[in-house]
Amino acid sequence: MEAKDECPAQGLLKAVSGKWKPQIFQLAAESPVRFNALLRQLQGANKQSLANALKEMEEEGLLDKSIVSEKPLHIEYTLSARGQSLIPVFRQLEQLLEGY
Amino acid sequence: MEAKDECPAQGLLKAVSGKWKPQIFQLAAESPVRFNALLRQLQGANKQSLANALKEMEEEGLLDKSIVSEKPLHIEYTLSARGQSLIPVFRQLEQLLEGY
DNA sequence: TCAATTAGTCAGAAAAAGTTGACCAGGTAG
DNA sequence: CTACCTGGTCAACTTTTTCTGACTAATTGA
Repeated sequence: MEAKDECPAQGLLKAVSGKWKPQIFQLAAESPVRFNALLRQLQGANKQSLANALKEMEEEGLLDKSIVSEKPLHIEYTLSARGQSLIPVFRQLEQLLEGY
Repeated sequence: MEAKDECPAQGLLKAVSGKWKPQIFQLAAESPVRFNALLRQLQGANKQSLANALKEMEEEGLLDKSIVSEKPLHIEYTLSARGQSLIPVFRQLEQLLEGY
């Protein structure tokens, strides 16, 4: 509603929050991911939600979308530099969880 | 809907995500916070949302609620040990944002 | 006594997020 | 020609989250 960006971390936080984004992030951190492959890996996810999640993560600059080949259509999503810089944050989060 | 806790970070992530929780977290990290004081600081927030946010953060073990005094009713929310352990994660997040 | 503060709750409405199933276009494999 | 793969889009629906306004109950200060 408002444009008040009181908390600068909110955009970034939003780009890794939600039902599927954390998992997408973690999978993309391992290796490049593809649309239909993700759909199979994320049990219960649907095309639309996945498409939205990927778009938002791309817009927030966490993922890079690249066309690997056009003849057999092959698109890959990889973590951008900005996305990779988030990996240690996630690792820290995981370590915290182990303590509890 | 499902109980599948595929991503263990999701609960924690949820406890600091949403419209008001990141700000509440940051304010509580500075000093103990009070219900009505927060309501004034968080421009545009409403009682209900604030009450929900505080309850969820408390349930996730990030905030401790304590009654400072009963005669003039005075309740304080402070970061728990678990909550404090999240501070470096937020700091890392902020540093990332400065680079962009 | 009247007004304001404390910290909330409750029901209902509105907005945002997530799901469903149909559909599309191009390529490939039989 | 048929069927399945690629990577999506679209409209409509359900679920979750957030907001609104009324209301409670006790305490303080004038």
